[in-house]
Amino acid sequence: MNNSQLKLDNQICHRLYRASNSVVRAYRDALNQLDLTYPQYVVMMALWEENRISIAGLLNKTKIDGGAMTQILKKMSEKQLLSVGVDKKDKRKRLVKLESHGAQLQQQAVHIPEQIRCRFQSINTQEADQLIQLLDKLNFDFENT
Amino acid sequence: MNNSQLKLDNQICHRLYRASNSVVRAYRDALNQLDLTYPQYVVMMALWEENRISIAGLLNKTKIDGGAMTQILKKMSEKQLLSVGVDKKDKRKRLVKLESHGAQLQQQAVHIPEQIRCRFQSINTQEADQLIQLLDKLNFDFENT
DNA sequence: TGCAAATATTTTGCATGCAAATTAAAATGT
DNA sequence: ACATTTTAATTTGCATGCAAAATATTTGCA
Repeated sequence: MNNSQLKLDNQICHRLYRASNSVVRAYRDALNQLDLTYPQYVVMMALWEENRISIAGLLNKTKIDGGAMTQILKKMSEKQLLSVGVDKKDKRKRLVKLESHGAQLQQQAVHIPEQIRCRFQSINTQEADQLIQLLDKLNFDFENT
Repeated sequence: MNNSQLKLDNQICHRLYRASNSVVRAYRDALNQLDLTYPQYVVMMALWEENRISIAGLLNKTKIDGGAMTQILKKMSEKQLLSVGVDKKDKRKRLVKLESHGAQLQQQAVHIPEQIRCRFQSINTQEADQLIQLLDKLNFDFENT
């Protein structure tokens, strides 16, 4: 019995698993300097784009797990990067906003994307665009899993 | 200041992060029926391809974290899927081999790949091949991180 | 108005991913 | 042969990812 579909070499998922872990790992040195983990960096990027956002909004934007987000925000507010307050209009909701330290950090983060992009030695600009389009299709298909 | 590179929408890494998590999550229902997690399933696939493999070989093939692998193998041997023995030629090494339950499980797993492939609604065969090639290039670039 | 259903977030328990430290055994150099 | 170095795995501590249960509010509807 030759179940070629069950071979690791034939699986997109395992490639994604490896790629995601590898690339996140590649951020390590740069993020260590900012005292951020990758998910924390994602939260910062979301806030730099849109300050004073609800937790639900943050979850939607970052696709980070809800249970993890609670812990992540707790650690980040302890580091004075942001603060979390209650929404006066709807007390179920909480609003996340940047603190000065968190806002300043953006300047140190500006050069991170290009540092990572440099590591994509085998992929040219056109291929990177292709990859982005394919991943967008894939993310669309699995959006509600 | 408009740091467009720092926007989540412009990042390959965040797309990979989302895609990897989503697709792994999509395996859940199928893998629950086999009482396997995704990494455990990856180990099973590696063993179905090559039985009696060293832990180092398994790590190399699966790219799973070494520390996690110890725990994963422990749980899997408790479930009688495999067993781990010492290599007589080199007592540092340990050899992992399938137990009958683990070998039998392959038949129940045969249809999982196509179940997942069906979920890739927006991507045709040619695009899937393209995606595989791009991810291979990317994994090559980050192989030694 | 009052209560069940829906929403937003947190909590809990388990399974990794990851880096650094540790242990055990084999390979190397002198 | 012996000490040093290297290799193979495990252990430890921390940060998520994830599902399910629990909380606190709001909404909706009879």
